[in-house]
Amino acid sequence: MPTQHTNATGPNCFTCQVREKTEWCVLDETELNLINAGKVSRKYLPGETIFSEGDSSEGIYCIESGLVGVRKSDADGNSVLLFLASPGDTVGYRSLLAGEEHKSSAEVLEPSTVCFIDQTTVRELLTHNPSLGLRFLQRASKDLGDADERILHNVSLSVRARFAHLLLVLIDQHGSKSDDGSSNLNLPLSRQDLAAMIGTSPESMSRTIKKLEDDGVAKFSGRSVHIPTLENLLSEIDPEAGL
Amino acid sequence: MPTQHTNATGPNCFTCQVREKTEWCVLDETELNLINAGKVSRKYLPGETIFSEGDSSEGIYCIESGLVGVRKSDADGNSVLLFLASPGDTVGYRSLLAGEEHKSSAEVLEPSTVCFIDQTTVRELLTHNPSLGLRFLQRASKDLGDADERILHNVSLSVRARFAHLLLVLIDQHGSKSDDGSSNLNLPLSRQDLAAMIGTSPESMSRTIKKLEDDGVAKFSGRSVHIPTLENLLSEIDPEAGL
DNA sequence: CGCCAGGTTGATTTCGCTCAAGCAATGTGG
DNA sequence: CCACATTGCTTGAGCGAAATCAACCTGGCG
Repeated sequence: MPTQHTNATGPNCFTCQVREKTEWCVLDETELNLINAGKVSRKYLPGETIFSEGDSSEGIYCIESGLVGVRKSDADGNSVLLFLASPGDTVGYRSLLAGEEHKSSAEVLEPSTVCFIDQTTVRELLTHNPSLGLRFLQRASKDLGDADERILHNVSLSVRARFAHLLLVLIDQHGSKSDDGSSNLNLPLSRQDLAAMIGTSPESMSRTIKKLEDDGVAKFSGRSVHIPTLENLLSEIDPEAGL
Repeated sequence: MPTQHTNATGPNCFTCQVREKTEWCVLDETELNLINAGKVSRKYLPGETIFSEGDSSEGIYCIESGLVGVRKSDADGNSVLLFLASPGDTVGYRSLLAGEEHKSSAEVLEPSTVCFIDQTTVRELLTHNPSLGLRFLQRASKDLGDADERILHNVSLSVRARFAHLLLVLIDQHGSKSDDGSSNLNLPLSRQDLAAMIGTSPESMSRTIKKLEDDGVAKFSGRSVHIPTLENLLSEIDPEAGL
């Protein structure tokens, strides 16, 4: 049995609850030892940034717990919230693998524990275990498909329809569904964050939310959302759907 | 005479001129033999489609010569031209690696020779040569970064600025630069195609082109473009740039 | 308390889309 | 060779969704 290099204070990759859902599930015991020994675990509080646009890419970040938002902004202060990363997700992989500096920034939204794995270790693992590369390839391909869809949506759907689509995605990934068919969502996202996720202004976001409430499609109170029936959201995107 | 799906007359991977610029440059002789024997080469004429949205992904397509456009559309007829693929580029890899059906369609813009490599061969190569996976990973990561940038540009830049940016990219990839600092571009892209590349309507595209001509930023005649100085284009995107 | 960030609401403007017409180039069939 | 469709592009007019500008709330917090 190989020696396990445990981190005295931090989490241990061998016992990591989320590992099975990550790209790392394909590693064997030796490889796990390598990554476990090399990783650096850290806790972050909401508002802290993990990396910023322009930083050089030194490794990747594996979210063990919490919630992280990945943002991209320009010089004029415009910004989009590209995606949310939850436990099991890896952020910062894009820049490292493209061999570029970070083109987005990662900001912690909920108290989180994040493991940093330096690029030397990552490359070592990638060059010796093809399965790991294929996992990341799968992930990147999936993300790329999502990005393409978003580009199309931005030019073909209204703010209201884009928001409906966003709610469906968020409920699917982070929400809960009740027996009666209703759904709930509770995320630490400000109205500005929601606006930045669909590429609109905070004012338009506010008005859209109000209209959806008036139409009985969704009920917002603070940062929690209640959706009576998902069909209503679906028909916002494609008016023909569900008939 | 019907198009021949034959390797006898088709290109040979060993002598393929563009191979050094593709992901396949990392293959050794044995692997080249595998891919060379397994590939199917075909010539396409402008207007022909290589694959369509919704098709199942059976392999990948390597462009040996010509030009191919990759498009994504929705039910209402809206569409975006996601990118152009030139010799050395591989299309259809995203869907195959994400394990999804095609989420975009590939349409030939110039007479092209394209090699199809079936998924069995691709997977065989990927699982045995980590370098190949890493190459594709690099490519996917780069594409993902481009897509993210496009999402930001769509919400933060005007049609005119997006078009200026597009011209810069197209000149960089497909244009020629003269000694006097001027640049030329000649692509088989209709105004509608150009519009679809920046997510706008053909009418707006037409007006934008006219305005750029009036301002002396670019000269359009048919499908060829002459740019006196690239600085003008740069300052369209960031008014502060170049001062 | 005052201050400030986040949020809502209202008024106004504008960019770009839609609708519609005209035009040039190309193709087609009689 | 000509009438005619057809297709792609341009141009004009009008409209509308959403951005911007500007108040004005709120609730937390030093």
